[in-house]
Amino acid sequence: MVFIGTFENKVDRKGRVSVPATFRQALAAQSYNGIVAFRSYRADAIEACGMDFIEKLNERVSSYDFFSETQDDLATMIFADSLQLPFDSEGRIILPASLIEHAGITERAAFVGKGRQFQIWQPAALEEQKAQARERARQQGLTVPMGDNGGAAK
Amino acid sequence: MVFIGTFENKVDRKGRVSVPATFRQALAAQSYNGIVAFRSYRADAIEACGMDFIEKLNERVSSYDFFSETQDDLATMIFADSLQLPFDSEGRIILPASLIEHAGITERAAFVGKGRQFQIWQPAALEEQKAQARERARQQGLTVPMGDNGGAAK
DNA sequence: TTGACACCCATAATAACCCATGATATCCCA
DNA sequence: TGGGATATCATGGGTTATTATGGGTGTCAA
Repeated sequence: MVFIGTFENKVDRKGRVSVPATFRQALAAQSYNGIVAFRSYRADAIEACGMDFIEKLNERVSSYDFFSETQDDLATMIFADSLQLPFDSEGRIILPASLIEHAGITERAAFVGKGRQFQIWQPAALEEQKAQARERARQQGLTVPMGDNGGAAK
Repeated sequence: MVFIGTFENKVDRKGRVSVPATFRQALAAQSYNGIVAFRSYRADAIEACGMDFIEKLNERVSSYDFFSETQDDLATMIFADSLQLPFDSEGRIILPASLIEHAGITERAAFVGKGRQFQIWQPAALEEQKAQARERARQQGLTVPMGDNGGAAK
């Protein structure tokens, strides 16, 4: 259950987009036949994941002190504005106007795998973001700690 | 689970190449029946590994805070431009145009084992790279530290 | 009644599946 | 240990299934 790769699909006149087949397969085991989406607060993009991941997030957020502002803000961000987007019989979802707008998506949408979750972008914006991410990673010398597995970094 | 050796196979007119049988055997125990491939940063070659390696990376990346920039940048580097290439029933994969192009592969592809991962090259380019690697290793007197052996001179 | 949306069907392109071949490599047993 | 019998492998190609895409229709509710 890992989201891998970048896929660009068309948004049709009804506002439908196909979720990439590999992503749907990664979600196949889930109880809910669709995805959960919400606005990314750091980028002009849509965050998306399966229902099980939302449940996991819920556990994490709950670990903050109850009544704390952080807990409240996180909970609001993640749960209040999350949308369940069901698949139609062809594996498409309808992107609601609020999300479309936030991401600046028009006729094409780019799906990018991020491991546990994925994002939906306006294609050109995604390309730019990828370049920036690589640049930051290079400047900061980011690596993935591998512990017992030796340093694999790609 | 170690990839060893060099094998040169044909790319057929449908873009299919057989993954060497020994590599497939090394991958036999994995959850995903195929490989994960991405462009090599340092060379005009394709990097490849099994899904369990990617999942291990995913675990590591997931240890960073969710919504943190570091987490997101790492995820982008690792997952965004990777491709899942499933085996067909004969153990072949289809090399996508983007990778073919990056590696300069035409009608033949060379698979080189690199231990935990392997690479796919345009055959002539690989030969050249091998020669250079040997040359560098000799000039620098590279050795492999063995740990339990106290580094007993080679 | 006018959307919004689930549901159904159609299509072209592509990828996956299935079967066939020759060439090696491996096995087996006298 | 020779050498035929038997796998396995890389390769080729035809046929089916899947994917992304488009559009129609019915239904429920403001």
